[in-house]
Amino acid sequence: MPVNLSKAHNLAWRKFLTAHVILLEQIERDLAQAQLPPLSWYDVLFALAEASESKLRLHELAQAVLLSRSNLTRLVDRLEVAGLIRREQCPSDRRGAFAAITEAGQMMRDRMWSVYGQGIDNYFADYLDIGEVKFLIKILDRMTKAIDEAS
Amino acid sequence: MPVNLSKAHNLAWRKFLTAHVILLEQIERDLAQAQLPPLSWYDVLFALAEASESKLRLHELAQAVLLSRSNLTRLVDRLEVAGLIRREQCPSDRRGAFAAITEAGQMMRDRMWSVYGQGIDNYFADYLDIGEVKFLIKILDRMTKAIDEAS
DNA sequence: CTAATCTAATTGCAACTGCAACTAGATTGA
DNA sequence: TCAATCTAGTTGCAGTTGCAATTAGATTAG
Repeated sequence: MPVNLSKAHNLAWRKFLTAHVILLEQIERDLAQAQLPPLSWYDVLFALAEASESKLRLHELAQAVLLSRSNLTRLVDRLEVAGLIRREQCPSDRRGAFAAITEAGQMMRDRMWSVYGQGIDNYFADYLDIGEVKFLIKILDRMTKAIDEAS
Repeated sequence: MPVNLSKAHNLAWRKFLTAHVILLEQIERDLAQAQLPPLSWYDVLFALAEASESKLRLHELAQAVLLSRSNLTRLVDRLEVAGLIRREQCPSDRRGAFAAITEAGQMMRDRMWSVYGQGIDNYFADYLDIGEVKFLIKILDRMTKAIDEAS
């Protein structure tokens, strides 16, 4: 089966991967330098803070942060040990657990956001005017929707 | 320090991260299903095949695949054990080593490309016309260049 | 010349990941 | 009702990563 990518499409793909690595490494460095935990912690804190009642079932959280369940279990373990979230029993399903963000978690989320948001600005948003942003959203949506629907 | 991202910029950033996860997971699944090694192996094989004389010093290779040195050492170990590349002594610097792609490595690269290239087509390139591709390349370049220059 | 410094690659270790197996509770249908 | 199936979450394990320390060879300045 021959593959008929244009050179330009191919190049765009490689730049997509490269940009992702470069931007994330830079942001992780910024967080580490500010003595803050890694980005994955922020994703959890963000998802929980957004959720109604500031809590989510673990499988919903896994979905929200695009992590496999087993990884989520252990990520949640770490955040719980750090006191940033707490597990709660689900009353209607005795297998189930909620993760709920704590006060300390809220504070950590804010602290991380001041670094992370700054990073998004400096390394990403500053290079895009509003028209470009909308365009980017449109094409990224197309791709993810297509895969979602296929599976 | 307040962060003044527009909602849209913020959304674009999250979609960028999401798209990356979704696309890469799908491609890795496709490779695994075809009994092929992970994408990181392809990156090495690709970089070596492109290089003059089909070989690179390890630090150049690390640079090319955007991997830390220690990780590269072990990635190269695995590929060497699999017979896809081979280490060669550098004559001019006795600390140095080359990684060179083997015949088997060339064949593996081709086999992987038939799956990988297909994936890039199906999940990425098919959703972009040539104008969009050029636009994407332009903005991704802007971002990575900016970080490179800063460091 | 040679001591201090730098660079290439590797190693040890602790943390993190993915996958498959497992436990426990819910759901379904004959 | 109760066995078969499904879903939620966890755990074991092997493989991978990142970081710091290490080894060995190159480079530089006095």
